[in-house]
Amino acid sequence: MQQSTEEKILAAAAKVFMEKGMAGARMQDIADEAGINKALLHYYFRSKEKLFDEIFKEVSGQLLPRLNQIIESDISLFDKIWAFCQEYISRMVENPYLPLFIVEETNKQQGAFLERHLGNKRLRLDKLAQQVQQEVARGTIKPIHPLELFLTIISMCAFPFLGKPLLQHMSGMNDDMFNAMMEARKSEVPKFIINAIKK
Amino acid sequence: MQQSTEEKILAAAAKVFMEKGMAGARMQDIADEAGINKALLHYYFRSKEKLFDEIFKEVSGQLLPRLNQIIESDISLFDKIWAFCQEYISRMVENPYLPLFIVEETNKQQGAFLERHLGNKRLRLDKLAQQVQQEVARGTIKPIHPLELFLTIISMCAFPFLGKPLLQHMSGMNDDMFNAMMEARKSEVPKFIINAIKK
DNA sequence: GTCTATACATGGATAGAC
DNA sequence: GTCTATCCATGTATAGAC
Repeated sequence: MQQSTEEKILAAAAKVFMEKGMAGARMQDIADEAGINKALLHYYFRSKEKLFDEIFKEVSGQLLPRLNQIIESDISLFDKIWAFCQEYISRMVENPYLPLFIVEETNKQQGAFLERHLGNKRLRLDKLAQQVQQEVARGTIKPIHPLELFLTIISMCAFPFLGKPLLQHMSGMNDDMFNAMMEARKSEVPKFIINAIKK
Repeated sequence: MQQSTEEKILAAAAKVFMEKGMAGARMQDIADEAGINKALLHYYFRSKEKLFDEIFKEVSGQLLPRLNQIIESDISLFDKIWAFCQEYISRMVENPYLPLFIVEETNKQQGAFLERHLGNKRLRLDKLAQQVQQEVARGTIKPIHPLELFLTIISMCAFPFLGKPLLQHMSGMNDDMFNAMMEARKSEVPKFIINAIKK
């Protein structure tokens, strides 16, 4: 193991917060998961909110850089769409709670929450936007607003994880079938999008 | 007003549960919103869980029939995609909390929750699937699994509401701009999808 | 640092008067 | 039906021994 108490707490908190959300998570759950008691949680992190902030910062801080790296790279627009879908879906398959966690907390937390956590760490779409405009001017793709394209890409990649229970209920697919579908979507989604925008 | 106490409670509960979710909602919040006290909530509905179930049943029971009506209608596949996006996005603009509410609770509630509430009320995709296969056979659209097509449609319609806070943070758009974008997406989404699948 | 015990507040639920 | 008062369990947080 060789894991410090602080690390154990952070790992346990990440698991519990991601499964149950800030409102549904109990400090007792986290203590149990970490194999310690509640008092020790407050010793390391003063309050539930502080602990939650730590987890949210860590989680969002891991995801965004990887996506930025792709979005800002020098590859062609189509390759970029392809790489983004691959990377995004792969991350979510590894951690299926992530999309709901991010979506739920960004919607529920109050006021300046996003500013506090992501203030400097927003996705940098400038380069992507530039490429889109270039390709439009060159006549290789139909006119489209870069932000709309980005929204569509992320919608197709992320939503299936959010709608998974409903989808499974509707179609009777089990977890293996779902994962197989998402594996296929790593290439189906970019193909679909490129078909939609190319001239 | 002319609203019975039970109706006031249901309206208040719907508002509070949709904003805060089952875990985050407080009976006190609902009582305040309804202008009554907690005891009366328990008089009408025995427990928080029963009240929640009532709301979830009502909400999901209103949405699905409207969507089924479109999905099972006799119009052409392309018209159907068009009508579905129009109707779905319109519903969500009216009630922006709905997507998160459904997604959150279907993910968080335990075990047979979906069976209990939607057991008989699932979306009926048979007709849509038939049409897709016909068009594929006819050579008018590229081969695509009907369920995948449906998943893509609903992803593009629903996700923007879920990712709204992140999107606004990233792009600096305000609520009016967001609503204008969704208004435009009522036609942009079906156009995009049809472009992607048509031969 | 880690534990047990406990304080203090909140939330769901009930009792009983009106 | 509707209210006030209250019970009881749970949840966050702290005190203090080791």
